[in-house]
Amino acid sequence: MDAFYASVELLRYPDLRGQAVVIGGGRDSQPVLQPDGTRRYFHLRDYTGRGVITTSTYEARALGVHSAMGTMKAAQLAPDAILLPVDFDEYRRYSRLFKAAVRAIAPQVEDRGIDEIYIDLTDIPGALEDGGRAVGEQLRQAVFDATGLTCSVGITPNKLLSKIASELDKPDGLTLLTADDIPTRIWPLAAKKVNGIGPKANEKLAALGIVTIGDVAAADPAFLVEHFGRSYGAWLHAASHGRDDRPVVLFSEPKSISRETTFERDLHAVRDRAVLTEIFTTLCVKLAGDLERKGYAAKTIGLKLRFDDFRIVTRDITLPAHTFDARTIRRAAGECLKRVDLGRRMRLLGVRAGNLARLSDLLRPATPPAPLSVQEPLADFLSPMPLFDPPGD
DNA sequence: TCTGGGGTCCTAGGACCC
DNA sequence: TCTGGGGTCCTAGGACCC
Repeated sequence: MDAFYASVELLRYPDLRGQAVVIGGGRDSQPVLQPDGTRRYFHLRDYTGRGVITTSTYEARALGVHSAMGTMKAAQLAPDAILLPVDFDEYRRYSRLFKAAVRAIAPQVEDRGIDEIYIDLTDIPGALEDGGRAVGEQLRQAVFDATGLTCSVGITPNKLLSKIASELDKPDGLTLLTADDIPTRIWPLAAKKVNGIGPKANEKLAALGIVTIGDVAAADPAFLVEHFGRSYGAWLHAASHGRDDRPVVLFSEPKSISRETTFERDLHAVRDRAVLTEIFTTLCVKLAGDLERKGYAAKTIGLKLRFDDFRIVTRDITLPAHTFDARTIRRAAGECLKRVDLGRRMRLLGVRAGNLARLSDLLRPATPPAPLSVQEPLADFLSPMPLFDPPGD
């Protein structure tokens, strides 16, 4: 989908079409309906906080504002751009709409998050006779009819190439590619355009004088293996030649479910113990709710901390039995916390549930959840060594 | 006042078992 | 007097993706 979150917002606020708009604000960036019936929007320059831009309209991108950029930094680049709060429920609604529209035409669909899918056209009669052009246009029209939103499609022999192709004519594009097109259309592109070559690998490649996908393809496979390991090195070689035999996966069970939050300001284990305790418990209650709602129980509970220096520490613990009980999760995460040096201030706290089992598959039902409220004092904080107390206190 | 939240997969060491 | 070979599970960290 093209600039998905922003495009959904433009359906709601059509008067913003053609303007630089970014999505990523909190509740307070909600537009205000004024007595005269017009809306007053929040501007990027008025933002203060620790958020990042999730999406920006193409007009905002032209000003240098991109996804994952700190909102404060974006405000320096485009102070007059309009900021809107994220509304995941609405984006999920449109996500379901566009996916249903696609499935009505081609049912072999792999979910790749809220705004992306892979479609296997192999078994659609006649679909590939013209290289896929007609079915590609049909899919795009169906998505637009269902949502009023545009998307970009790449039709190629495999997922790796289709992902790249779909971005060659964004927004509102359709790109068809065959293996014969790889040298002319793929090799000139930057190596980081390959799904799986991220910032780290890209830097390392660049240091070796490898900048384009063609450079990777021209490199000796042994050289790639030498520098990137047997597995990743071999994959780099195959990927750069457009080779990918991964199937379109129609369904997969979740492996983990998590909740995390970045604090408005960095918090200290001692000075901010009370507020940390409340945030910690709230995360566990939300996680337990997610598990129950989705019908899973977890055997492994994990804790994640991000310190003020951006260092991330994780700890986890595997329980004797699966659970979706907030109190059990809270206690397990509390055990994990005891194994972390809390000398530095923290900016993020997260709780993760792994080792999942479907509730319906468990031999013995998981311990039934008892309600846990944030106000309720927890045993592990009343022990001689409360979790966020200073060592030796 | 830099830098979100929710995921997957891989690697690697150690415990433990046969 | 030097100490195998598999396998699984647990834990921690990190790269990468949407």
